[in-house]
Amino acid sequence: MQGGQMFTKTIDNFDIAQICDCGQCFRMSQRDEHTYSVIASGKYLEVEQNGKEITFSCGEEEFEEFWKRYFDLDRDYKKYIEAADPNDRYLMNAIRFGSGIRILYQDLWEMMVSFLISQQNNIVRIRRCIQNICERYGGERVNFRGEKYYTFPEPEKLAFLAEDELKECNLGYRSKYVARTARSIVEGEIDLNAVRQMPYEEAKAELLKLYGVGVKVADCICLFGLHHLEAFPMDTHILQAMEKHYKRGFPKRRYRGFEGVMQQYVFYWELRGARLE
DNA sequence: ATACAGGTCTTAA
DNA sequence: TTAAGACCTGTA
Repeated sequence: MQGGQMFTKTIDNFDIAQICDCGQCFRMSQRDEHTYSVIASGKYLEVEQNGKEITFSCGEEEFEEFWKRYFDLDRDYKKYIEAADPNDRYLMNAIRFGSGIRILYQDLWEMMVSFLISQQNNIVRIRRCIQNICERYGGERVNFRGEKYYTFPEPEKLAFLAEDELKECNLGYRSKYVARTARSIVEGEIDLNAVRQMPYEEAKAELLKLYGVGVKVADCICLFGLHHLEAFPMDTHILQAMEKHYKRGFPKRRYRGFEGVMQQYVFYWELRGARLE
């Protein structure tokens, strides 16, 4: 990684490959063996990892201003990991597999769209859908390498589309969910800044009013767009894990306040690890 | 081929 | 209140 500014830090419980691959961010991708790129809030960043040494393609100021929070670096994930029940072999294994995961601070509106698209869909296509939306409706920028990249469009850019117009971006039947949600925001039916101030349950209830947002998608938005770590999205993978390993229910009480972090370890294990066994 | 992907909405008992 | 069915589209 050369050409622009760089800032290196030593970080525990951070694995950029796992973060990229765990299905919470659809705008991160691998560039080469140790380097990943991500687009967030209009910014472009590359991250290179060698062991605990992480190099960011930005200056210290931008790092402190934005990326430190984005990657949730002020939070001690070791604390969550150590809270895991040592007798819970399944969870211990899942955590070992994904111990470098972090819950990113992503943009609320972008998460609303991303997880509306995610329903009954696969990750490869979700990424493609979002890329299509950004290329067609987002802003064109140039990174420090001179390459083009596209920012995520504001709600206003999508609010005036016909309900099926986003099918051209390959959204399928989800097109109207995104179009109507954009409209709800622009017309003031839902106030994103107000939602940002709400506690988890209240924010979830507000999101559930949106067309196309059910319980699972609302929880994903809460977890990834609002950083409510108590949100515990129940999807097919988690349901499978519950049936196999937690017939009496997941011990949420033990992990009160950070259930969502545990959910991510289980989800990532079911998504990428379990089939390797 | 047919089922399934980080579900939700609609309709009918 | 619950339970089928429909829904875009690509991949295995």
